[in-house]
Amino acid sequence: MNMYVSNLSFHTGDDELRKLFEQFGIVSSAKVITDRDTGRSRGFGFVEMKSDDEANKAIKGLNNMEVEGRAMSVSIAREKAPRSDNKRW
DNA sequence: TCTGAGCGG
Repeated sequence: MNMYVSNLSFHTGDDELRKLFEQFGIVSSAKVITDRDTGRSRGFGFVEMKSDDEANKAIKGLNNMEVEGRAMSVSIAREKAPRSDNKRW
């Protein structure tokens, strides 16, 4: 289950994100998307969990959860864009 | 350092 996490604090990192979701189950990958040009956080990220059941629990438990002063929102991620395409959606 | 809707490379 791939999840999209938005409204993150700009100083929330991958590890913080991972810890939050690990409270609900096994996290296979967690990353905050950083701006490729500046290297700073873009304020959103992606978390992938093996178990769909645990992922749904994590969404329930973490959606609108206040962290670092911001209420982050968690939802099911869309399909990834093709890497070779430079489409901006 | 800076910002506040967004779906990554």
